[in-house]
Amino acid sequence: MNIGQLILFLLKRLSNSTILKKKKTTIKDIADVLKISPAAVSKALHDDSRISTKTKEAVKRVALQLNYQPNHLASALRSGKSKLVGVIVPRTNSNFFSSVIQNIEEVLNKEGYNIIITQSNESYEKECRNIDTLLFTQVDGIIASMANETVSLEFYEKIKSKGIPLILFDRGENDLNVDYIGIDDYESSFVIIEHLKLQGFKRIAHIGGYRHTRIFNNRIRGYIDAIKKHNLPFEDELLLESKLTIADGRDKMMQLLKLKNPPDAVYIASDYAALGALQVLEEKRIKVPEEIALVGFGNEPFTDMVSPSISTINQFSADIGMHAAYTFLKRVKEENLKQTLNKTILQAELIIRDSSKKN
Amino acid sequence: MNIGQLILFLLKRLSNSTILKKKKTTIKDIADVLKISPAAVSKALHDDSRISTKTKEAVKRVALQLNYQPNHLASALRSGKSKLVGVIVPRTNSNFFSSVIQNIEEVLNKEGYNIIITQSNESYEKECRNIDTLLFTQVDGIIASMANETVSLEFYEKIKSKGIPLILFDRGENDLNVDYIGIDDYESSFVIIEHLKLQGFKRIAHIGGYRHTRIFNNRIRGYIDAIKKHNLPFEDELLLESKLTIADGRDKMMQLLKLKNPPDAVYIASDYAALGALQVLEEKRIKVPEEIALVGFGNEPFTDMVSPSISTINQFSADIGMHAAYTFLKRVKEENLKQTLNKTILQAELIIRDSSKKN
DNA sequence: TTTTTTTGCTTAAACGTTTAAGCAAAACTA
DNA sequence: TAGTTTTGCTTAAACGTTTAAGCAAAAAAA
Repeated sequence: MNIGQLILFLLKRLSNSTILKKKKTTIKDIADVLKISPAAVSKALHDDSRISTKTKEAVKRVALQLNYQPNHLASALRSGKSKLVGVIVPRTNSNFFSSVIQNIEEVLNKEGYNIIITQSNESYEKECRNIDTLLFTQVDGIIASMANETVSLEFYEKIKSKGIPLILFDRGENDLNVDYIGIDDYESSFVIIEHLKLQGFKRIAHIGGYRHTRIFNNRIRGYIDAIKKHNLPFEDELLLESKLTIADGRDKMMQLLKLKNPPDAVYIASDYAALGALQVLEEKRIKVPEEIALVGFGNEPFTDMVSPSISTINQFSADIGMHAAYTFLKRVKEENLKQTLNKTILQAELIIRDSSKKN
Repeated sequence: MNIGQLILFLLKRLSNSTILKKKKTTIKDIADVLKISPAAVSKALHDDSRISTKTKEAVKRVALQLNYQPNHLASALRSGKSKLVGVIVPRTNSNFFSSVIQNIEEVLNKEGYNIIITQSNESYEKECRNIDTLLFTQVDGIIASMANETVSLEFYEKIKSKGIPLILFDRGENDLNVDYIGIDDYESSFVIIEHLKLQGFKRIAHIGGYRHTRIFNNRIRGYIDAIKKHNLPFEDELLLESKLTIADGRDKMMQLLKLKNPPDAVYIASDYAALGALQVLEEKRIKVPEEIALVGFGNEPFTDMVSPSISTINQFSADIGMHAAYTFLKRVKEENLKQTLNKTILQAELIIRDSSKKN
């Protein structure tokens, strides 16, 4: 043993000494006080029927006195259940997602679960890393809304193959065959088109998301079918696809304005893109809704803050969050039972504001 | 053994049978394949210098083949480190907090840490539950921004007493004596008042937060000192305190308008409240900034979306997040060293937009 | 009364990993 | 050459909990 090793050894001894040691209370400490076995303590704390009321009371009293906090890692390791649920969202700074998260949390907390929130920032690569992170943390389940970029389902298959419950909401995928909670996007498009027609608009464009994402595809299908059903002009140049950011909304709106025959109303599949479109119209002094009407999607708070306020679809994010949590709980509680797929489609609501009200 | 017990017993045997068992690969499986000890495998995976390159390569190859995923719970239990960091924010649906979180995550992920995000919704009670949750999950540290409601520090003391690093940002508290990252609120108020004076505004009101929160107190102090320094009128009726929600912004703005001698400029300690104030002015057809100028705080994205766009303070949320993460890492890496307190005060930046530009 | 069942605990193993301690063999050093 | 150090592993204990199995004592049933 050289001098360096000796110093290390002494340091180690020091840090193990009673002076520095902040001993945490374990089940064994309680057992020692009461002169019973740790097993009895564990059972007493879990209200096992084979432990006498007297012992249970004593255990709980001592636990309180010693400020005992159960070691979650130990029980999770032993039981194989971490009581953690992973949540993956594209981002948290949208009202929709943060509200969903809040409601998931509320429901799951009551059942003793905690949630780990991760953001993909709409990046597929980040989403994959998030999935790995969550699997590494041994979560008991994953509730996710997919990134815009995501096309390959390889990583989601990985979750399934581990036998961990996977629940998708909003941005889902049919091919995965997992539980899903969302709104009726197809129907929502119908409601919007019918509202615009009723207000007297005749040439309605749609700035949509990419078709590979189910919800955006459904909105586009709804738009097309509704347009056709009501004998409104359907033209390719009136249907655009994008990532639906504010910048995309600006770009696509400019594109529409350059048309020989521009639309008199635009239905935009995201409030953010709708905001971008509104900015362009404002800059060009085009009156909304008199010259061009706008309808967004999502009921983000700012839609009611700008002027004119933007008509939009309310997705009832709270309900989506609650349902997602309940669906997860159902999965774990009825694990052995071969369940059928839970597909929950909630009704959405059109909120009519100034941007699409002609009178 | 009665018939019920027999059935239970048989069921149990069944569920343990090889058919149903989804065996996860452990370190022992790798050891068995290579006919070495689990300890050697563990060391090989951690690139221990006492393991030969040959063995390391073999272990890593087999690990990959068997799709080995380390059990985080086991290593955390053994090492006493969960590699999880808890983050507590008032809410995630504000750009400031979500940006801070994103940067904390980025820095900590690189060091092998994962983060657990919890929201207090500005509620003291929820915040306490969050702290308990995080302690229960055995996090290695907590990075937090306090709820508006929070006055008692009891639960934060609990974190300290467990010896877990606690880092506060934005909404901090001097009394706790913990690491802190924030901006210079006092100085920011000065910059705002000086800007307004330069633009020719003469009677400047302040809608602030509650003084028991340090940052709001500093903004108020800055406001008062700047007003006095520049010989502007300082009157009690021009200084209001609130929770700074949109609704509060509306209320307080109305209150100011009712004054016999209303202000010609209002500095509001939150963009949300500033938005509410702007709405009121718009409804009353009061021109901004010609009749009344507004300055907010926080540079939320919507400040640039509304019209007129709102002047505000950019808090460099990314920097705050990164600093918070670095401070945590410093704490855990230099655990034994008696560190002095890390107080980081970053410079903020005034973004001048239409709501306060007279010309 | 004896036999069976129930009660109330104990013992010991297990979850998957890390790590201190130990030890033989190989590689240096003098 | 013998002695020392380094290399490359093994053994075994530990982290804090849960739980199957077991067992004596008490209670109930026969």
